Amino acid sequence: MENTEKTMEKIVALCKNRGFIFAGSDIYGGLANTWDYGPLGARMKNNVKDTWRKRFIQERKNSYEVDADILMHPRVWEASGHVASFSDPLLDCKECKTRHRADNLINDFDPNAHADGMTKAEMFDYIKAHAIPCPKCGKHNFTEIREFNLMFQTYRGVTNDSKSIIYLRPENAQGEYVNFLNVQRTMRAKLPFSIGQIGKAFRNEITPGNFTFRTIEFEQMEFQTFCREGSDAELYEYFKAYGKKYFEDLGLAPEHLRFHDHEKLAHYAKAACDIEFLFPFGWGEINGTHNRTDFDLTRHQEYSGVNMSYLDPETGDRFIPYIIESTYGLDRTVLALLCEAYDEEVVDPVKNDVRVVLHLSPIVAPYKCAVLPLSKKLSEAAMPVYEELSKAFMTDFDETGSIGKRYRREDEIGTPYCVTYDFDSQTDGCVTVRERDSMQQVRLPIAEVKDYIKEKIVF
RNA sequence: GCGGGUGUAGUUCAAUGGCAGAACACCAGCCUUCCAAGCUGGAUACGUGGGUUCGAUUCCCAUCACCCGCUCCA
Repeated sequence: MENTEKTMEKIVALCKNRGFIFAGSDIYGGLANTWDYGPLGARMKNNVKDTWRKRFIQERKNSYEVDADILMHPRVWEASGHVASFSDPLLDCKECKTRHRADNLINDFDPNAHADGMTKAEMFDYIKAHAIPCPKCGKHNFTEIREFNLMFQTYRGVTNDSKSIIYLRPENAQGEYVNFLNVQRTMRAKLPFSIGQIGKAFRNEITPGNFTFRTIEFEQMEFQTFCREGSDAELYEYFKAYGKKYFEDLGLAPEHLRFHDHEKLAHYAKAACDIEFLFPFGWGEINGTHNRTDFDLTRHQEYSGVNMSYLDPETGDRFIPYIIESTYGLDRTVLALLCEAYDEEVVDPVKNDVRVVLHLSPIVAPYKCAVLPLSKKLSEAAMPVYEELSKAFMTDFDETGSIGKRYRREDEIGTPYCVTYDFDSQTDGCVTVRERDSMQQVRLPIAEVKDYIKEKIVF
């Protein structure tokens, strides 16, 4: 009997074999925690982006999309707090080889020591002077403290002097914040309004992998809502629910989704909640909603010298808006959809015949349909059907192997409909449309197939 | 980044200090004509770089990647 358990190993193998996701820089042996999307993965990713744009920009009044640069003025990251707090002082125990954060060691040893205010050297001296033991093995034999900055750095210009350091953005939100005034003015926007953005961010993390779940370069779909203090709590709850509904509409099962409130908050946040999905490796964050208060705009006002306040035209008062941030991990959403959809069906227990099916929603499936001539002799006659359908949506064409084998191939990549052109098609002008999940077939006039499938891909 | 393990076709696995083999998958042809595995043929691999050796996929070193554990993930 085959083991039909859903594992990351199988999903990674399918992604690699069928052109969804490849190892980054594959021919050079790969580069850790980088992944390249193949033809089907890129299609899927774009489909997810399209649905997000529809839900968050198109269907929402007072929502505006921007496309800010990845490279931003270094002062942005000082204002945001990332330069100061986006790095950890780490040291290793030479005895038991475990790694610890120096500030945590000190704070656990003496909560009144205020390790947060210490320099690297001061922390090292403090640990040495008090002979703080390793929490794991109890011995005192540490390496030096090393600073691990999570922001990627590069240099502007040709010289590598420290004055020209610029960072690859570790989050996209600042691109929306620095454009708050531009968008407000040009769109004549009134509070509350939102700025959304889809784009890449970079974090130089030591990662444990889990495929594309945690990577050093990743794409996020972000939504920042600017509002008056006092309406922030309601909007925070609203966007948590709105986000969960979005994931359900994409095809993630409600029982595989849950909210997870943060107890430990980031330097900017008043409240934070994740939406988590049950991956084969456990629950993992796919969305984060944060109440960032007026922290960011206040800081930008302070660092840039530009007045970031909003003049309420009705009341006439001026204030710095609160921000509710809701961030959707694009790569994680695609991974969640793949994990949710992956299935192995035992077609015939006697023959050990197992069918691998991706039960993807037609909305996110890379191909909406595949045109399959029943025999190679029909390829030429079936080609116009392919040409017509591919004007409306992504369509595959496969003439190789038996018809059953081709159905299996399409099942494996999540194609919801197979259009089979047979010997009767030439005379009756009809084709057989086979549905992936049910394996049911209907016979339709060729001219009606396009609308039949189009109806199923409305989001 | 630390400790341990593993690297041979797309995948799963063999063998070998002296021409690297199979199954599945893939491609072509035949057969078939609506749900994989029939026949014939074909392409494709020793992660990378050094070293030892007459000769290295095999032994040694380094490096890269993957897996497990730790750490990290404001």
